[in-house]
Amino acid sequence: MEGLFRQYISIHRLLMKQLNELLEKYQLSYSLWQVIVYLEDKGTSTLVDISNYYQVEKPSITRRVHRLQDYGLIKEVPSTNRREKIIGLTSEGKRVYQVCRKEITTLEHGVSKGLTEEEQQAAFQFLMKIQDNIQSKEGFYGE
Amino acid sequence: MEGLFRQYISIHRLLMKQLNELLEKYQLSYSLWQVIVYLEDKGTSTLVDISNYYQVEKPSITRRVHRLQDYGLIKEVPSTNRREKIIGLTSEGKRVYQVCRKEITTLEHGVSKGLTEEEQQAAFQFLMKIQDNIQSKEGFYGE
DNA sequence: TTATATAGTTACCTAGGTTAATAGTTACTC
DNA sequence: GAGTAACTATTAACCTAGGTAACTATATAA
Repeated sequence: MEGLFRQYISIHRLLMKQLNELLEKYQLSYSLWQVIVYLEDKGTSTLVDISNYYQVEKPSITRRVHRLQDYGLIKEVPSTNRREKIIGLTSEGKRVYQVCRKEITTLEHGVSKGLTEEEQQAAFQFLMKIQDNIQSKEGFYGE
Repeated sequence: MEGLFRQYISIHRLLMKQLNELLEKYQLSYSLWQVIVYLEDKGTSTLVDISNYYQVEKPSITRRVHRLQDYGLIKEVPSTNRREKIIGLTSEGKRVYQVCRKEITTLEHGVSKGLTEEEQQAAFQFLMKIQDNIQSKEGFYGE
C-alpha cells in the first residue's frame, strides 16, 4: 500500500492542529492533556508510571507535571515514600478533564462522520493491527 | 468511537520513530524526506509550492531546503524569475530517494502485514474519509 | 553497612514549528 | 512609465517538545 504513511502522517498533522486549538482554550496542549487523561484513569500515579506508559523520558514528564502544577490542575498527594512523588488531579483538574473530554469526543464524532459503526470498528481493528505489527518489529515495549 | 485519537496518535509515535531511524542512516529525517519526495514527484519546485503542499510555513521550508542543499541532495536550478528560487534533486538526491523509497516501502509492507488487499483498501478509504471530515471542519486548504 | 537501584530534577542540546519584519523582484494600474 | 501592490525568500526571535547526561536524595539488597 504505497503512500499509506503519507496519508497517515498528513492526517496526524490536521488532527493535532484541531486538538491543540481545542485545548489551547484551556491553556493546554496535547502532551499536557495526556497526563490529565492518565491521572483521570488511574486516580494517582508517579512520574515514572506516566513516563513508562507514554514511552516518554522522565525529564519530559517532569516538565509536563510542573506546568500542570503551576496551572493548578494537578497536585502532589502525601506519601510515605519520600523518593517518589505521587500526583493526582485537583478538583479544578477534574473539571477541566470533563469539559475537554466532552469537546474531544465531539471532535471524534465529527471526524468519524459518515462512517458506519461497522466501519469504525474495522478502522479501530486496523489501527490495532498496525500497532501490533510495528511493535513486534521493534522488540516491543511492555505496557 | 471513544479512544480513536489516542490509538491513532500512539501509532503515529511508533511510526515516526521507525521512519526516522530508517532515514537517520542517510542523515535525513521525515521532514527532510518530505521535500525530497515532493521534488521527485514534481521534478522542480519553488519553496512556496512545498510550503503550500505540506501546509508548513515558509521559514520552515527555507530551513529544510538549506539543510538539503548543504547535504548536496538538492540544488537550485537556473530561472529567469529572480524572485523565486527553483530547486530540484541532484543526482545524489535522486539516488538517495531510490534507496529510501525502497526501504520505506518495505516498512509499509511490514506494517500492513496480515491485512488482506481489501482490508488495506478499506483502511486507505477510511483515512481519506477522516481527512475529508477534518478538512471540511476547518475551512479547508486548497490542493 | 555498604553497594546498588530507583525517582525526580537540572542543564543543555536538537528538531521542528510559528510570527513578524525585511529585501528584492514582479505584476498591476493609472 | 511611475508608483503601488503583491509575492518570494530570508532572517530573527520565540515556542513546544523531545532527548541525553549528570546529579541528588532515597530506598532496597547483599
